Amino acid sequence: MPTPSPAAAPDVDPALADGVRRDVVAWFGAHARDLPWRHPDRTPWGVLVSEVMLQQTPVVRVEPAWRAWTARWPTPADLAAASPADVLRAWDRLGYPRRALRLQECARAVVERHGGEVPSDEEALLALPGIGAYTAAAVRAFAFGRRSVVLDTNVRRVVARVAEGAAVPAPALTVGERRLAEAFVPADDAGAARWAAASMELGALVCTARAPRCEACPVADRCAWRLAGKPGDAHAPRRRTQAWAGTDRQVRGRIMALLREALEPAPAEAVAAVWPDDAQRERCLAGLLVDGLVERVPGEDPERPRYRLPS
DNA sequence: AAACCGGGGGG
DNA sequence: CCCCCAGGTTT
Repeated sequence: MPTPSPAAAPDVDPALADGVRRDVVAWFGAHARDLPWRHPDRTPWGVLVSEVMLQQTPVVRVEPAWRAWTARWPTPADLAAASPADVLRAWDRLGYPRRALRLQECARAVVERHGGEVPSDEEALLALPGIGAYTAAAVRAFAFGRRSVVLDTNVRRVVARVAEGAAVPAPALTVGERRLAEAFVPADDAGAARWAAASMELGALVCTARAPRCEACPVADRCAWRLAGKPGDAHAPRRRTQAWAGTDRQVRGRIMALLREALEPAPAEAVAAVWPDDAQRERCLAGLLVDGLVERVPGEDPERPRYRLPS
């Protein structure tokens, strides 16, 4: 029988996992932030939009953008029918504008494949543009209250500390780590969804990467990392953060900012004004055209092209 | 497995 | 001022 045992050897004492789960969920009941995508009147699509926005953007900047976005385009069909230029302007400075384009592609896929209703099936979610393993699990749990293993960087850090005694999780997600994380997920839908929300919130508010507030942690007395004296990062070669100044990302950001604000298609001189290095600027502009984030406007004079957000 | 993709706030 | 945050897609 190739059927894997659902009760495979646990890496963590089930009683410990159960206690941690209970106390973290209780803490969440008292300290959960009042976020609009957690309100009872939110829709599955609203939850999906919030998750995509939160993929690389902090809550404080997502919240106002989410309110405006969902008021303007309440359903997938609404977003599917919008102009990409409007979508990119509404995305404004949330970062990584390709995410905005993918979100619209996602809306169109939801309309075409699922009759305009966000699917609750994990496979169907995973097949949507811009939806990876984390977001599929999160939408399933937070929009539909269904069981899934939600493993974002916050949950990974909480599990690494409380169960493994490590300051930070491994650089890449391993099968062992996933199995360990699953030991904390209750078998029932509602319990699993609560654990997902509670463990993420603990990682975001208390068990933070840099300055954890252990004095406010509901499981500090059982945390393997704290009991070990909070040892430093075991994964020696600390991953270097991506450079920013002078990179293509910065140049692309400047061109996009120019075109978001432009009322008319921008002439090449206006684009040239945002970055002095001709070769780099042209390379970035070409990349934006390939990505579908910028459109070249055919003018009377082929020597003087103009550029705008895609219509 | 590693590189690419923005933008802002905290220490 | 430097440092940090973070998931999906592409190669």
